[in-house]
Amino acid sequence: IARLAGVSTSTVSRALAGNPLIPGPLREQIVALAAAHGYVINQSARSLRRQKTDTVGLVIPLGHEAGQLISDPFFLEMLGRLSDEITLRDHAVLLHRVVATQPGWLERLIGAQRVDGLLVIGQSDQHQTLNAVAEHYAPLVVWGGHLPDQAYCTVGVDNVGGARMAVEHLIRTGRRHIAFLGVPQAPEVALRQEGYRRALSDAGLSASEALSAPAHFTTETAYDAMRSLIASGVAFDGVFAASDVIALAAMRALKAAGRSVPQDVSVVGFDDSSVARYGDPPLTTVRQDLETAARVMVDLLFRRMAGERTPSSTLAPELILRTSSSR
Amino acid sequence: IARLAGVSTSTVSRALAGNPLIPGPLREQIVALAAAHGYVINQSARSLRRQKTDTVGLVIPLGHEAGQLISDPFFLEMLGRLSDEITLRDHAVLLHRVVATQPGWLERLIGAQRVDGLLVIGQSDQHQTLNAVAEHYAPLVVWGGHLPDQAYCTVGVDNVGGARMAVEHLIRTGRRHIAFLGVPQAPEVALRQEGYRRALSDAGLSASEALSAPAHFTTETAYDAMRSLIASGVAFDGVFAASDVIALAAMRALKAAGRSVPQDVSVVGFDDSSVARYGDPPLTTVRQDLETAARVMVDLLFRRMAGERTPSSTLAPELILRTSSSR
DNA sequence: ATTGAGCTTGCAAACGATTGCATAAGGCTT
DNA sequence: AAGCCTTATGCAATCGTTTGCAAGCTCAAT
Repeated sequence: IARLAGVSTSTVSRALAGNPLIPGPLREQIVALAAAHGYVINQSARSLRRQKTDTVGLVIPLGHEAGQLISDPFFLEMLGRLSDEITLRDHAVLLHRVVATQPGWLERLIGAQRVDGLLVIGQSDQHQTLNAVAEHYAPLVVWGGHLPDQAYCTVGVDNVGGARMAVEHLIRTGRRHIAFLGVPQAPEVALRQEGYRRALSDAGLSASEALSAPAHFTTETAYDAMRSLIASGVAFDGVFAASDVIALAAMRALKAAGRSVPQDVSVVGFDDSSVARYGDPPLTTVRQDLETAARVMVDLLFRRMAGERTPSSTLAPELILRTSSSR
Repeated sequence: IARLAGVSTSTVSRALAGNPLIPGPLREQIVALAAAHGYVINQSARSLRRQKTDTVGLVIPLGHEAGQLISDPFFLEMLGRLSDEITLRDHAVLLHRVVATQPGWLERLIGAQRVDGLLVIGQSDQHQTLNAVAEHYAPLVVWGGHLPDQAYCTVGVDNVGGARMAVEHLIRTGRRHIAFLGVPQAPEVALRQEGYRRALSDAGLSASEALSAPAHFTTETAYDAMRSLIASGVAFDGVFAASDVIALAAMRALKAAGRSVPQDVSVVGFDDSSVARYGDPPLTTVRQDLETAARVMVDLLFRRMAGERTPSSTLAPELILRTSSSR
């Protein structure tokens, strides 16, 4: 290697590490020489020796949406903001889309020692797995819902509270028969459904089973779910969807069935992702501040990587009023 | 390590690698033991020894959009499909968002030897850099426009042809004053603008400079660009946007200014990303088949990693007619 | 019984960095 | 001039695998 500088590898290593043991002039000379020869430290060797990879794993578990391509803008924004935060801390990002969820996938990810910490976006249906792993693996932060028996560290918005805000808004504007769109396998969705139920029962309204339709985070299933709900003949004048993508698809289905939004049916989504503003009509939704979320997640992760035991964090949601719901 | 099996590390290594030198029964026994003890091969050491990382780098250069968060659904879909293809081939994905584009970023990425190959999504304004690196680094495939003097391997849609289809469609439906929205720093956009110009001149129409407005791939700049074009007082009855996101923002700006789409102004986008269908009105656009694109890119990359010298590949675009342009 | 072929397995040398320890060189003090 | 402290540098071990080579073993053929 670069011992054309006339010194030993130790000296070069120290110089490139900015070690103050090496006198300034020599250090600069070595750095310049390395740059001139296009020398770059081999990361595999470095990681092996240091037992640190300076890499964070970003995991998107696809347990309950197996085989489906994620096309939710929520993910892109989350991904982008997280990787920005990680890059800012001079770490690399290893992306994992865990599709076929065989048992032991998380353990294998950790065991390979390619990453110093793990960020999991969404619990999917892997709550048990996460709990089990958290027992002996600390540098793990999960985006998702806060569950009563959870042993791992989560960051997430108050899903129950956010859902309540949405549904209470619908009730306040005179809606009485409110449908829910989403699949409760994912804890976040289950919590949103819980908030939906509570808001209804607090208002003395009933949450009929017939008013819940299973819609995944994809346009297609959401559209179909809305359509079959319409076809079922149940009367409703409001829809609370578990995500903006679902809400937008639902609005299309409603329009196709000749119902106008918000006159006939008010629709409220969740996320306030970029598409919400451009809906037809623009979508009333529950905002999750992903900029803050990403910062908090990465911050907690790095503190955990440093050995600290951090608690979970819950962020406050905010209701954004647009025209898909009548005032 | 797992030499509790009573054998040497060599034997264990070979057994786990499925080496036929090790007799079947013993091999299975060792594999079972490793699984039981949760033993996983250390990837750093493995990479160091094999001089292969089984990892592909996914690069998103942000040269001309510095500091902006990418929120274009095009990227998410591309990202998802590429990582699916890569995962399918048992490789990991290292994600790089190259924000501040200091010189030498690509060289450093390659030099660190953390990846066996590189996939670059979009040339941005880094054409020269890519060309220089391609001289001595083969496993590199770039998504983007095909340029005359390029030394690297690209996969991309025929941007000129796609743009022509779009603009010819506008002309065919009676539009005469057609505006272009996009920043030509990115070669893909420049090529689309080129197609736009050619379609106009072929039809005997002029491509006035006043009809081009610089819009980046973000909603905000696109909205502003459209607004200032309207404010400038230039007359136009058609808009060809360099992306769907730009087109959607433009439609919002038009609506805000009291112009109806498609009655007053026809709008055509590019990408056919998921949001195009849900525009108000649904957006006529030029479709890029990202499923095929991703497969081709990854296929070419793996062939290049295997030493083959592959040529670039151009995919055929398709015009998708929706209601944002009159028939 | 000797020999060679074939099979199984272990030794030890890499891979390319980092780092504790030791040593060499220089400068001071006395 | 001798001893000691400080500063600068190199030696060599180490991280956890993979793999060429060689050694040990079994078995059958001569």
